[in-house]
Amino acid sequence: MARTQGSHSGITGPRVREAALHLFAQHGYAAVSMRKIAAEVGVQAGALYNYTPDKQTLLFDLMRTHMEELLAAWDACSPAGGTARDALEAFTRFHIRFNTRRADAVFVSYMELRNLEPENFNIIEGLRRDYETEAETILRRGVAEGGFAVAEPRIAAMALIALLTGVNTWFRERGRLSLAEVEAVYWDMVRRMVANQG
Amino acid sequence: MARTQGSHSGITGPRVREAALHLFAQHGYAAVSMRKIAAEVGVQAGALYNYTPDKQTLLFDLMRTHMEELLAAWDACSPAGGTARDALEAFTRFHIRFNTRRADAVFVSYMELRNLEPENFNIIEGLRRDYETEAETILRRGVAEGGFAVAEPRIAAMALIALLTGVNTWFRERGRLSLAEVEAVYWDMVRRMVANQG
DNA sequence: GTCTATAATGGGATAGAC
DNA sequence: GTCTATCCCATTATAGAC
Repeated sequence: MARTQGSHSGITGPRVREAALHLFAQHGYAAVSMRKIAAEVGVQAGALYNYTPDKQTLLFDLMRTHMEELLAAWDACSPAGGTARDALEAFTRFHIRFNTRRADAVFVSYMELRNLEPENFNIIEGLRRDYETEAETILRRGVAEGGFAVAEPRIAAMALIALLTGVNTWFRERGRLSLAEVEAVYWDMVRRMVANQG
Repeated sequence: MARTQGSHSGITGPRVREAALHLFAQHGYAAVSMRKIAAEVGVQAGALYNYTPDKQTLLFDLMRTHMEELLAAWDACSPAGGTARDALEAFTRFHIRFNTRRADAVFVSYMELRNLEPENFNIIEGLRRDYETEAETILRRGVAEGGFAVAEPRIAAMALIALLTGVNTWFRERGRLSLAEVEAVYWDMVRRMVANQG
């Protein structure tokens, strides 16, 4: 962990964000001091303030970056044509894949909402709602097309996201099931959950 | 909030636990000081140590009490006879009802796991696994009876619990839907999710 | 059972040398 | 860009009066 003085490596900024994300996920924002982040990076605490104006902004930037990357990745991955059923399968597999690969950021972006100042909270909440609306739109389209039976699309969208995000609480790479197998198990559950023929 | 000196009310203990639970849920364990808990109760910080040996034990007792009450309430509520389908409906409705009425305790018992010392963590994790096993057992019975099609009962149990606990992120009493309506919407989703006819 | 006072430690953030 | 040193304040927990 210890580093020599004045490394001038030019990559301290990313290293600060990585260390903060990992420590916030492990111990919680309030429990992690700037000194501990600095120690993880291998600098003194004062040096961190070259990369963030304060601790709150560091947290907010981590969360905003995560949410924006989530939305951008889904935008790049969502199928252009196809049925709502195709879109829902793509969403299910995308959500599991993206979130299991970024478990720390997912955890922080949910758990530390309460430690955001009101203005920052509203921005993150808006991005979260945008993502929920992506799922809701797919469900509404499926109802319109006739393949889905969903009484409450907004609630079903939040239920779907809660279901899928739950994978993060137990999934481990090198576990019994591969990511592809987990995707298949969950898509099977999701498919039934919204299907017209119950 | 301010109280006169030496109230001797005899109910300070429960008030300390209530205040701690509420503040931990709102701001997080690490962000809440003993002074803030004391101020909420209306005593000085030193007085809290008549009711808990330290802050960690206060957190642990809140979490253990919640988990034990959850298991006891389900034990009292789970149907003795009936099919696995009946049991699953009872579990679904029970979980939503119990957890929405104790949102603070649910939140703390999940979010503050990382702030428990290892020994305390293991105890809470054990209770959580006991609860998951209740759901898993119902699903396995349903498969044996032939009514359910569940490829991975343990994973499906965790998926079910994640789905149902997600209600807490959006449900508000006096919202558009009553608790009974929410239960019905979720039971409809759960029923389809495990049903043999997809 | 609660208060006041305090010990011992650690917190976020800044100043100025290099 | 990083270091050292420091300011000022908050933290948990304890001691002893009442």
